[in-house]
Amino acid sequence: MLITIDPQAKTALFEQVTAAIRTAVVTGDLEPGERLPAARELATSLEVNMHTVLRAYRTLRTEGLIQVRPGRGTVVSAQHSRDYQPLRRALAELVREGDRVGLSRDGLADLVRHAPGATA
Amino acid sequence: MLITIDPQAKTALFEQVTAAIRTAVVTGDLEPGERLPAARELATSLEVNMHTVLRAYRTLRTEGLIQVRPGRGTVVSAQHSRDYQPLRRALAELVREGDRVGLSRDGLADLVRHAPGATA
DNA sequence: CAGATTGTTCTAGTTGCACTAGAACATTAG
DNA sequence: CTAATGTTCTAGTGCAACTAGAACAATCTG
Repeated sequence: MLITIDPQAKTALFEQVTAAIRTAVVTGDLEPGERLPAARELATSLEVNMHTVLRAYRTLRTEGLIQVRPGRGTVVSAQHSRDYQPLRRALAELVREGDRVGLSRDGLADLVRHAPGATA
Repeated sequence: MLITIDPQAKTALFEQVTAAIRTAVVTGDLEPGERLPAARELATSLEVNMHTVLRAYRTLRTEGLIQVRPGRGTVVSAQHSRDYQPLRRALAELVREGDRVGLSRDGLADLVRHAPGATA
């Protein structure tokens, strides 16, 4: 798995880690059951504090994307072997439309974050 | 125009204001040429500092959604009388898919924020 | 021109969160 | 038992958001 983060970016470090893994799961780069690097290990390779990685893991666990257990490590949830294809298509479509009308990624993201619906 | 913000929310105040107006423009609740409340005025009604509102206006101006000039006030850009229909459809579709696989709004928003594409 | 309105800019202080750091602990695998 | 891994706790640092007040510039109206 390839994760790169930018310490200079405006987005928080833990959010970058979270987003990278989430994207990998949605795109299928990370398969269900696949094991993620140990927190300390990933932290070292990213030159980041362990707590930052753990926060990312915690966030993803809350979302149900990964399963985390002391001593055993962290793996991609099997229940999430869902079909992400429609989601990916919708995502691509939204990004395309956003570009067309000139909205930035942040603007688009904001639009999604505050969008009405089931999860609200 | 109706804007409400939640001081207790985790999202920044200026971002809430920004998102509310952006959404209003995209949904057509705010029409091109329509005038926004004066910064001081809106700040008072939202019980927020003027600078917070001004930051939201500045952000939206950068996105090209509104036009801002001293003495004249703030209006929705006419150039942005674009067709937002496809964008709205894509947005609704993404939210629907996100709910289906159990992704939160924040998770979805993150996915969009870090999505590849033209604007990158 | 004079005055009112509105956005711009500047300074300054407070608060909360992200991040870092180190350590002790619980759980699991071998 | 030992090693590996996530959990929890304490603590300190830095930065961004927010607030507050004031002076300034541009525009419109009378």
